[in-house]
Amino acid sequence: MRLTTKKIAALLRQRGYKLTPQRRAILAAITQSHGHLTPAAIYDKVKLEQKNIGLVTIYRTIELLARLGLICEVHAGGNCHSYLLRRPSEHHHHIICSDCGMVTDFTDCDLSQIERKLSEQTGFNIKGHLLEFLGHCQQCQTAIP
Amino acid sequence: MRLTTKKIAALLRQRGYKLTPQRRAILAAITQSHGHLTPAAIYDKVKLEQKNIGLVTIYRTIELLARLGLICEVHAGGNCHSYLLRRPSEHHHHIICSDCGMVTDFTDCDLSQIERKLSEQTGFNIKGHLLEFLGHCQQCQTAIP
DNA sequence: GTATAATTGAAAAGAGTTTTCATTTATCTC
DNA sequence: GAGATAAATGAAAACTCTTTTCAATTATAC
Repeated sequence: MRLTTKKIAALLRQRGYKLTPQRRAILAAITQSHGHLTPAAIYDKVKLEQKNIGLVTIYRTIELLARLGLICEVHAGGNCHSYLLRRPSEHHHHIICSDCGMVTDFTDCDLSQIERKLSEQTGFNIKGHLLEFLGHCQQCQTAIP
Repeated sequence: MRLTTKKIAALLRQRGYKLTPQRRAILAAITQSHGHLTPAAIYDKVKLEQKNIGLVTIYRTIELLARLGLICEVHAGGNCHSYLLRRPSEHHHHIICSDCGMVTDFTDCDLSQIERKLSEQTGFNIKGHLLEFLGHCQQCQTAIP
């Protein structure tokens, strides 16, 4: 089940947050996107509808959505922080296309086994992990540049 | 084989880079560290010896060392870029202690299998990956806070 | 020792993000 | 619907982190 704008909007209201046109527009931009978006990219998209929106509002909304667990942060390398709509389950990872930015999820991996093994070997109490694959998606591989 | 200051220094010279006292101090700071260091942390450490060193030099030296493949970037989350001495092999990953910043390596994982599987499933031509575990190291688990 | 090109530090510039504050506005209550 | 109220907004400034510029310095080769 992929989260829709409607469901997120309902959740916001339910938690006592106001559903402003700005937030609607930001949500729409994120849900309609097939890839990950930097704050600046969200800003550009949203500005088409909400001409007077400030970049600050983007940051504040991102912060809110992340706090509510509705979006994920993606580390595409370098300084870039991008954001995605939250995917189905808690434990999932991303494959990011370096060309078009498309993000595909995967959940069925043996990471928990690796985690257990590492925990035994190192004595670490492992709390979380960050796993991302980078490459070129099928479309970008066949595309003529 | 862990890279030592001496070996790195030799490599720099060999490649035509000058071995300045500033670079020596930065190298010493990184090699002596058991954890990862942000540019600011390196700056603070190095300043004890080289009082007049500029933060710029830290950034430039980090850039150089990273370009030569002598240090690794660690993504500890958020905006923090930290750097480590390069570890043994090309393919390795990090376990980072959220408390003390200690970084342990591991190389024996099944990621290549996952990669192959994902490649088949998604059509992605996977070029690289980012895998880091976060947790509490044995020492910090037993330490009285 | 001298020449030379690389390296340095200071200052300024530049990104990206956060804070502050007066104004506006979505929602609740009547 | 209209009014009350607390949350949300936009503009500007502030702030952090990083990079660029440039004149002065310095490690290295000869």
